[in-house]
Amino acid sequence: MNASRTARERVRAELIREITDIARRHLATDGAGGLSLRAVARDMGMVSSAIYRYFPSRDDLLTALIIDGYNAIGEAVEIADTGCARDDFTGRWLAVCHAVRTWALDHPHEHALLYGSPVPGYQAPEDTIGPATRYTVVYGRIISEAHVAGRLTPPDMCPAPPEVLSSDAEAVRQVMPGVSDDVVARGIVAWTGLFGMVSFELFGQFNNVITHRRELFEHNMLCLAHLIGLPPTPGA
Amino acid sequence: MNASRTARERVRAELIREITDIARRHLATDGAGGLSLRAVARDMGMVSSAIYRYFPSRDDLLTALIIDGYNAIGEAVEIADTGCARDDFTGRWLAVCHAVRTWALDHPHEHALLYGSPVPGYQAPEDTIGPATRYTVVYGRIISEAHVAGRLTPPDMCPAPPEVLSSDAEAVRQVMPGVSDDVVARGIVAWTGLFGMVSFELFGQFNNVITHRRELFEHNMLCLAHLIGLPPTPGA
DNA sequence: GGTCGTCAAGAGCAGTGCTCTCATTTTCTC
DNA sequence: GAGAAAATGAGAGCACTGCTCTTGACGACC
Repeated sequence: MNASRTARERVRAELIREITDIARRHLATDGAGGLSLRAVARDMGMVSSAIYRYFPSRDDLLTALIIDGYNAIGEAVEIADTGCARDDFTGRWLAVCHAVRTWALDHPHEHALLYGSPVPGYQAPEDTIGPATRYTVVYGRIISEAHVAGRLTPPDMCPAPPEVLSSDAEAVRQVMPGVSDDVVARGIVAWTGLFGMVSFELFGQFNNVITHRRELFEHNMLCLAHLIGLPPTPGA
Repeated sequence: MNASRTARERVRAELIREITDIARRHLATDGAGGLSLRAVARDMGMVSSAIYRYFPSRDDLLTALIIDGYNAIGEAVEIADTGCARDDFTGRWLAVCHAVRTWALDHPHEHALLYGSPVPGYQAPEDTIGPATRYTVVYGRIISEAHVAGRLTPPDMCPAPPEVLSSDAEAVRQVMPGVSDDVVARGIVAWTGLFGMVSFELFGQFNNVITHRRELFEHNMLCLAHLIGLPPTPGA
């Protein structure tokens, strides 16, 4: 019967969820390198070998956590964006930036897993690509919608990007339709600036130097918003 | 006798150097997490416990590698800077950027060790602070000298940084004397943008999207140079 | 009712960081 | 120069890791 089969599959799905939950807890305390299948099994009252029925290897468990992480940050960014007035493009950009930073500060080890050095020997499988780009859709949409609304006025200070970059810009336009190569390049500057700032704060490069980190972050993200060409004030 | 004492100390120093060299080779192939004291000992024809006479723990060996890495990147940056005409501030900035990127691409695991996620359980000791800031001196000097030469003209696009950041700016001015809070903030934007860009390229965030990475990097760094206010052309 | 797939359990392998003891060698001191 | 002291290398051992293999039990399906 199909119902009984799903009964078994349901307990299996439940166990998988429980394993990833416990693994995430371990990740939060010990970091990616300290994630131990045996420890997770102990917490579940299982013998270590039984875990391998659900995750064939440690890397597979890591992959599951990575996908969850990308989705979590994607969701946080989506919520932050939808909480703003649609025509407040700079406000939306700042909200997204703060969402990324707050999530990173709340889940430092998960952020490190997603955006820090790759775990040695671990090769990210293709399953992670989709969730990894989830938040970039929001990011690109803000810039794209500002462009469509005629509210994107990049200051005249950068030279035009070289011709050779136009094919790459075309790829980026999949999440940022309609904008020029120049805006794409500026968008990447802001994008890498955002994550550079968060990673520096998280990985300790600001230690003993920067104390008002939230204020500096906000100011710098505002500066990057203006670099892209987002308007200083919402509305007309 | 003093000479005989140095005899023993000399072989000790030689062994320490050999250990770090082999460890660096392992680091280059297996990454920080895969660095094994036993494997290093095997390569040296030693028994594993003997290594502990020279490095009390794996973390101490990592610390030595980190210090070496910071010094290596600092030296690379210094060489890149001194290869430029002193009044070509934008050229010096670009040279430094390329030096950072090239070193990172040549030593990906070492870059990850320095600027990626912290190794789990590893706490950077104070010995690393000095070497860690070595390259920032070069970085700050470029901006500072451009300012003194009256060739720093930041485009009017960012709001003034909030008052609360002035104490942090004061700290940064230790390596960037004379410049305003606004320039300090812009300098941090460019600084984090540089490392964000390099880390994204190195950690695979550009996979399947950006192909002309050197060109994009050069263009974006030029864009950041103009954000700081570095002049478009050298000389007057 | 019999068969087959799924599962938990346990033993075991090869590897890790690290500690301890013991013998040897080198250095320092009287 | 003889003896004490320090430094060094070797080996065994502990507790831990990821992972594999085998065994026996349970549940689902024909």
